Amino acid sequence: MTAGRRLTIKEVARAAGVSTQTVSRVLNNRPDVSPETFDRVQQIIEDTGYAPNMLARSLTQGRSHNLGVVAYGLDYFGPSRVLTGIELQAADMGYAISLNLIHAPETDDVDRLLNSLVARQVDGIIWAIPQVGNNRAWARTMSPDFPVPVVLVGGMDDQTALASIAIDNRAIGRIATEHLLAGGARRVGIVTGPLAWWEAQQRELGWRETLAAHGVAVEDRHVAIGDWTANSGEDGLDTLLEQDPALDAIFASNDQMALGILHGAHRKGRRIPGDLSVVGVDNTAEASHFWPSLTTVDQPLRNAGALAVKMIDRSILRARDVRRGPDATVADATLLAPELVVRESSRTGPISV
Amino acid sequence: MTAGRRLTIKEVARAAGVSTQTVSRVLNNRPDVSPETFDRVQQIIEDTGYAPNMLARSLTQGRSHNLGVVAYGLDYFGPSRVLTGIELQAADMGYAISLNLIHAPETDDVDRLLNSLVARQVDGIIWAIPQVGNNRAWARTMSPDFPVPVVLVGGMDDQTALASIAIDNRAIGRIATEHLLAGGARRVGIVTGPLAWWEAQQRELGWRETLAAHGVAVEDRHVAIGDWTANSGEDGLDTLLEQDPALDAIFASNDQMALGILHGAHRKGRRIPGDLSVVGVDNTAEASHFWPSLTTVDQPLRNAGALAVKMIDRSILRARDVRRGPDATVADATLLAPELVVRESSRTGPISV
DNA sequence: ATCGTTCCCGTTAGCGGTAACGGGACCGGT
DNA sequence: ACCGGTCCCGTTACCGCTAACGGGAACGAT
Repeated sequence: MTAGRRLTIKEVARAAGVSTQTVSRVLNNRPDVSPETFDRVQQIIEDTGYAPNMLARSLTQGRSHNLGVVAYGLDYFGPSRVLTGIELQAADMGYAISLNLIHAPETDDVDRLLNSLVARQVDGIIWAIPQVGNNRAWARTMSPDFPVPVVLVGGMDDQTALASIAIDNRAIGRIATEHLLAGGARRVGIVTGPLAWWEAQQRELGWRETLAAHGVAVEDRHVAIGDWTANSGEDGLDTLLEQDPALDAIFASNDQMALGILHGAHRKGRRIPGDLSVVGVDNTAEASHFWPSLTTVDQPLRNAGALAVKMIDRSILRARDVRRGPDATVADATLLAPELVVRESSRTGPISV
Repeated sequence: MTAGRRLTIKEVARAAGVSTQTVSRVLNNRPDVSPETFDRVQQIIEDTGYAPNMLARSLTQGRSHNLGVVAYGLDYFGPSRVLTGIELQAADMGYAISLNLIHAPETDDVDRLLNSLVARQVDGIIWAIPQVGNNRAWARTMSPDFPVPVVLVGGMDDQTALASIAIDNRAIGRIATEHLLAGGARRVGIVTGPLAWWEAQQRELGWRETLAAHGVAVEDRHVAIGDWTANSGEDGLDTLLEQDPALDAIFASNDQMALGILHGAHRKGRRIPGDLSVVGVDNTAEASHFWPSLTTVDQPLRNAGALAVKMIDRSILRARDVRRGPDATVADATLLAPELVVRESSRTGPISV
C-alpha cells in the first residue's frame, strides 16, 4: 500500500491467515472455499487493491491472453480501421494487444518479427499487412507446427495454409462500375492503386469484368495506375483525359485519389458529376465533405478486424483442447461484402442531353 | 523443432550437455563462458531456433519491457500520429507496446484500466488521451507511489505531478492568426474545437491574444464553436458569415473543419483566398489536395510520441537505480513548437484592391 | 465402531528463466 | 608444498502464481 512495490499473493495470504493456494482459489472463484474464508480473503484483496501478477499467471497456465498484432502503419485508412476493430473485439474477449507496426508492406524481417512475438508468448498473431507482391511467401513456406495460430487480414492467397479475412475487393470494383454504368456512363476510366497490391488488382478486375459483362469494351487507355495518394489521382486524371478526352466517368480505387481527381477536375474546369462521374473507395470521414461530396464504396473494415480476433480465439481454444488431435485447421478464407454509398459526385440517372 | 511446443532452456542445455545456467549465460552474453562452450551452445540455439520465454525472464528480472499505451481511438489524426511516434521509438528501444484504446475522451474507468496495466506488469504507462474537461482529475489525486511511471501526452495541467508532453497549442493559434493578419486580413474569425478540449481552448487563446497584440478588436461574433468535424466547420462558416458578412479570414482549428469551410465557401460562391483566407491545423495528407490547397499548421506529433517513450524510459531507469532515493521525479512539462505550412487557401500579401 | 464421502484447506512441485553462491581445475608466486 | 587468484561451470533458491495431491474434520451410512 504505502510501498511502491506491488503486492504478492503471499502477502495477501499472510494478512488473511490462509495459504496462498486459498487466496488463489478466491481469485479464480473456485468453489471449494468456505463462504467465511472467501469473504475474508476477498475483503483483504479489495482493501489492499491487490491484483495478481499476470506474467506469473501466464507462466503457469501456458497462456498469456496476449495477441500479437502486426499492422501497416496507422496513416492509412484501411489498416487503422482494421486495427480499431481488432482492439475492440480483443478488449471484449479479454485479450491484450501487442502492437507492432511495419512501415513498408514488403519486409524481409518477417521471421524475426514472428519469432519475437512467439518469444513474448502471444497466444495468437494477427497479420494485418496488405498483400503486396509476394510478401506472403513466408506464409506458404511456414512450418505447419508454428507454435501459435496466425490469421491474415487483407488479401487472399489460396496457397497459404493460414486462415484469412478480407473485404471482397472484386465486388468493390463491380459495385462501383455498375453504379457508374447505371448513371449513363459509357467511357469509364479507372485509377488503380499500385498493381502489386492484391486490393488494387481485385478492384481493377472487378471494374474490368463489369464493363465486359455490360458489353462495354475495356480499353487500355482507360486505365491509369496510381499509388493511393491524392497526387497520383490528379495525375491519373490528366493521363486519362489526355488518352480519351470524352471520358465520362472514373472509378478511383480509393477516396484520396478521388480527391485528387476532384481537385484536378476543378483546375481543368470539368464539372462533376455533369461532365464526369467519380466514385471512390473507403468512405472516409471527409468524403462526404469533398466538393462535391463523394460517392464511394464502404468497406466493413472494423468487422474484418473483429472477425480476425474471433477466429484467432477459436483457433487458440481448439489448439488447447486437442493435444495432438485433428491438426487440420481447415484454413477459412472469409470474404466480406462492401457497400455503395451514393452522394453527389456521380450521376444517378441517364445523362440528360 | 518438429513438436508444436516451444523449446525451453532445459532442452537446449541437455542438447549441449551443459547446465541451464550456462545456456542462460550464453543467451545474455555473460563473459564467464569458455569460447568453445559458448560456440557450441550458440550453435544449438541457432539450429533449434530457440528463443527464451520473455514471460519467465520478466518474472525473474522484475521488468517486462512492456509499455502500456492508452490512446484515443485511431480515427483521429493527432492521436494516431502520436501513437506512430510511440511505436517507432518503443521498437527502437526494445519495448513492446500494449495498446489500449478509449473511445470517449471522458472515461470513468481510468482506475480499472490503470490497474489492469499494472497487473500486466508494464514498465510504464503513456497516457495519450486528449485533456478534455477534467478528465485528468485522476492524475492529481493519484497515489504518489503508483508502482510505475506515467507520462501524459497532449494537454498540460499544472496541477498534476506527472510528466507531460504536448504541442504548444497557443503557438498554433498565434502562428495561424499572425499569418492571416500578415496577409492583410482584419476581420479574422475562428472556428474552435469543443472548448472542453485543452487544445481547442489554447488555440482560441492564441488567436485571441494575437489579435489583441496587433490592435485588432476581439469580437464574440467572430467566434464559432465547432466539434472537429467537417460538418461543424461548414456550420461555423454559416454562423460567422451571418454575424459578419464582411469577414475576410477564418482560422479553423483543424483541417477537417477547414475542409468544411472550403466546402461551404464553394456552395456560397465565396472565392478562397480572394474573399476569404483559411488556415487549418494538422497538415493532414489530404490538406495539400483540398481545393484550394490548404494553408495549415503542422504539429510535431510523432516527435511528441517518441519523446514520451524516452521520458518513460528515463523514469524506469531512474526508479530502478534508486531503491528509495530521491523520489522527487520533477514533473517535466515539455511543449513542442508547431510550424506553419503556407499553401493556396490564404493570401500571403496585402489585399490587392 | 468402521467406512466411505464431502468439504476445506495446506503442502509440494513446477512453469522457464536468472541471481547468488560455491567449488573444482589450473595457474603462478613464495 | 602451500596459498591465493582466475576461469568455468554447476547447484540451489527464488520470481509469483497455479495444478495436483493429500489429508484432517465432520457427516451419514452400514
